[in-house]
Amino acid sequence: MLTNSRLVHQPHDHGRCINAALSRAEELCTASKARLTPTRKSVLQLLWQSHQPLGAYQLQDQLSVLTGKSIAPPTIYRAIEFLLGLGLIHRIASLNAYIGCPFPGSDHSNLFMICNQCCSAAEVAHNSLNELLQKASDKANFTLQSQALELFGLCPNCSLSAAQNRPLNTESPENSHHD
Amino acid sequence: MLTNSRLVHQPHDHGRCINAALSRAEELCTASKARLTPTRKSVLQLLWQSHQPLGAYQLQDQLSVLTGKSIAPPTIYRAIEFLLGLGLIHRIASLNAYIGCPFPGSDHSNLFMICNQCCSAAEVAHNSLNELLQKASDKANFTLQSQALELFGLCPNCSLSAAQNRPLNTESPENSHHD
DNA sequence: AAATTATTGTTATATTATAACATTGCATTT
DNA sequence: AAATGCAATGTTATAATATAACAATAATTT
Repeated sequence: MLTNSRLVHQPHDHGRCINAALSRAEELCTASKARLTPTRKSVLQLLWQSHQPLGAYQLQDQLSVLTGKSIAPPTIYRAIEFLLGLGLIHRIASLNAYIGCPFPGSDHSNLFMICNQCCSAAEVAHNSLNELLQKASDKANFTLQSQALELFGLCPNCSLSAAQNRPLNTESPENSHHD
Repeated sequence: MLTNSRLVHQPHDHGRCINAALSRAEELCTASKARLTPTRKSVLQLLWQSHQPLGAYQLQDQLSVLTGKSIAPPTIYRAIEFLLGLGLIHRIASLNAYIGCPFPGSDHSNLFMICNQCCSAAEVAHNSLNELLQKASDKANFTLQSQALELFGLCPNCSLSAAQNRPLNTESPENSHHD
């Protein structure tokens, strides 16, 4: 199971994340003879600013600030379209939001673990999951072409906080049953 | 693997589908002391009219025709909210569309196989998939709360048509390699 | 440099969803 | 049955997300 969950949820040198992502993007663009224009690069950078997905209009605001001039929605959506096309970012449908892909170019699962608390989203590439889904598709005579897998819950950090904030039933274990 | 894929993709007495869904809905509402009002019932019925998900505004149009009076979006969204709350329908995020749930009340996967051609959507309950996702979550210290799993491709019927329309490489198997 | 193509700018609008408040209808109590 | 309270619906306006269409500019090829 290839995952960037650890990276997402632990303190790390995030500048390196961004740089790595940009390098990969440059490579991929060169390879596919596509142009990583300033707008596209900025949008990608913004989507790597944190490990949280951003909506198109958040990107619009942030890009406006960044460049000092007003940016219209189509500009953002074009950059998004371009980056999606190269697999450099993903769209998280349940959130109407976008996030940088940590392993562009390589085949993966499009599996996200999205925190309901802090909105972080960690992408996980999970081979046996893919195999299972492929098998299930085959069994149903369904020709699998693409997939969007979104898990919602609490990320490691928020799980921990939640547990600490209500240390439930530590004193009276006889009341620890739920319904 | 519990699935309604076969039902969805084969000719069947669809009236029975609808009736069964409505009966289950009545039961569930009685059990949870909720009211299946005419609007709610109609929306549920419309979402069972076919095995294709419908958008909120499609529902609006169809309900307007059905009742002969104009219906405003909030009416539709309220019915949707109610039905979602009881688990009688699902929202398919990638499509901004809604569809009846064939197994409300019981724990399942929220796994859909969505046809890119005919837009049919078959829900599949897959225990070992759930287990796998639970394991992956545990491993990542992620507290799993809910999930949206959407597979895109070609349903059995459309797969078949596609294969028939371009009977690729049946004559010259030596050219049958892809890149 | 001219022509071609890709990219961005601009304006308008489509699509999906919700907020806020008024009205109606059902259910319970008296 | 009248009064009350609450659930559901009606109504108007608007927020949030996304795209269409065409003009202008920049990069690339000839």
